[in-house]
Amino acid sequence: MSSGGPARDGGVPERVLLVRPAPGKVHAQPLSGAGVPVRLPEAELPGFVRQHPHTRWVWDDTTRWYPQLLAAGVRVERCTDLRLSRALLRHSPFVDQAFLAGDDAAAWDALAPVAAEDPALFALDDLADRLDPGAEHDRQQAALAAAPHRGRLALLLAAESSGALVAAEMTHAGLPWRADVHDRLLTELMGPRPPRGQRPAQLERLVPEIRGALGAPQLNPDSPGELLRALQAAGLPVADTRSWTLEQLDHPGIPPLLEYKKLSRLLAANGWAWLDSWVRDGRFRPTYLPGGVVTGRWASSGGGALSVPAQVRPAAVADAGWRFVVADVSQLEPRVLAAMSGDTAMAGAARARDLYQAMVDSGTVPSRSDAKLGMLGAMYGGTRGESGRMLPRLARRYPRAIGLVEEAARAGERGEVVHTLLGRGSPPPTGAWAERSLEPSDDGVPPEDRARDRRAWGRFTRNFVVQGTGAEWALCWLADLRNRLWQLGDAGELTDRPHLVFFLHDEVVVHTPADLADEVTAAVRRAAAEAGRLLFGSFPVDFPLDVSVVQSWADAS
DNA sequence: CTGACTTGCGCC
DNA sequence: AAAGGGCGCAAGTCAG
Repeated sequence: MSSGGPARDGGVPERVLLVRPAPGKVHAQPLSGAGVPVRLPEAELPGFVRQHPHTRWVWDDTTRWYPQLLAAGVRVERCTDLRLSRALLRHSPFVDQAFLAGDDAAAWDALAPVAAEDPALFALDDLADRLDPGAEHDRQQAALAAAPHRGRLALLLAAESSGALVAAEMTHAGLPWRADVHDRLLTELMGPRPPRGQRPAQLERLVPEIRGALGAPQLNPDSPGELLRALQAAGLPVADTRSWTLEQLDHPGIPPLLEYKKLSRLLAANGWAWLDSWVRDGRFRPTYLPGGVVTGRWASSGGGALSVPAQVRPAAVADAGWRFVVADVSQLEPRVLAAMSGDTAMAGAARARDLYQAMVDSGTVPSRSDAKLGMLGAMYGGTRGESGRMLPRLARRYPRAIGLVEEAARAGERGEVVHTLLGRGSPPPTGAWAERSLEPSDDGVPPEDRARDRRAWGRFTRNFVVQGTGAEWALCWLADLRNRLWQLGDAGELTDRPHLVFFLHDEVVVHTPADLADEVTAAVRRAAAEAGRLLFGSFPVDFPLDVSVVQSWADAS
């Protein structure tokens, strides 16, 4: 195997395409650099990949290759994920779509990631294996070469592929999770774990209290419908049963009901059943889906990794002799907006640790909460109340930044596509709204409905440009950090060295040997600075981090 | 019974 | 004049 590998003659294979020509067989085909094609049994792939540590592996889909390599103890430095790259190119307004046409275009577009527990992973007839990744790679390279802003787009493709590696690695490593700590926490709040189908003692205790106070002896408080009728029958003027609504009321039934809802939520979302389902061998292993959200944010599946409540984070505890380095970016999106719009006045505020306070100090808005509400309104499209009143002041002081989001909103309202800094395109408006929009007069839809839909899409495109570019910053941060962490350990496989165990939009958790925690902290900061340079060059904007070195995730500030 | 939808709530 | 963005998940509800 080694004698016939792409590295023969001492040359370095820069890019190697991996293909499965038949079940259990792999074809490694150099695309650039030295080397010759190699055929090998799939079982020998980990050893082969290990021998070429700096090669960029080009493959159809990271989820179809990397988990097996990680399981065999092999970490990959870089890759090109053709599935994710294609999805980006297919929606980018920078790309001439004619380059991506082909007989199997529809199959490439439909290619879905596989999950580790998915039996299809081991199926012998994965449709992906009938596609020609070499041809697809050629199409993508041609599309990229012809694109305006191809440097930005190339960075985005590299970052997205790198994110796919991080995602697989985090699922492989898992977030350290102490089931015993979690169980103790649940028991202290609601009593010991009850038999299946029964309420824990503290919840059971609250039911008669609620029923008595509302005069509804049969009430099931878990049923929103029953609960709403009972509240109304008790004379309470409510239209829904949300906690926020109930908090406004003064009635003896409300406090026990709110307590019940809080405990009930914890039990349902992160109770014992969650532990049984999602924690194995001391690790919480969600599946991350890079590019799973149209804006470029990741989605996840399995255990609700996008919302691990603060309440249960005490159970996330580093291994003995290890620490968590928890880092999050302060106010990522307004900083990204300042930089991408080239708004030097807002960037000035963004040089302060607290961007919102800086807006107060410059006399732009009266208070920090005005600044925050105003900016959130500008980025989300909320202009009701406080948020809307601040907008004119912000627009006067920060015309380029506010102008950028306003223009994105107007473009969306016109049915146009918008894009992030690196070129990720928003989806075109679809379904009823798009059709109605094109046929404005004779479809019987009231004009006010159409206008409401248009404004809703404008809010989406307004937010898309900021959220999406923020996601690009985070991807670059993650990719650079991943490489720095690998360099910090000098031996062993991924989980023997400092490694990422959690990522959520603007926050990372690194699991590291305690004696490397300070170096990890420095690496996290350097990676953030590098991400800023990659996206915004020398534009003067800072991305300050809050970094904590802790035993438990809950102890992060 | 299953499957699609709604409600409510956690996270950024 | 009025308009907050993006997710996942569990339980209840409803249609077939």
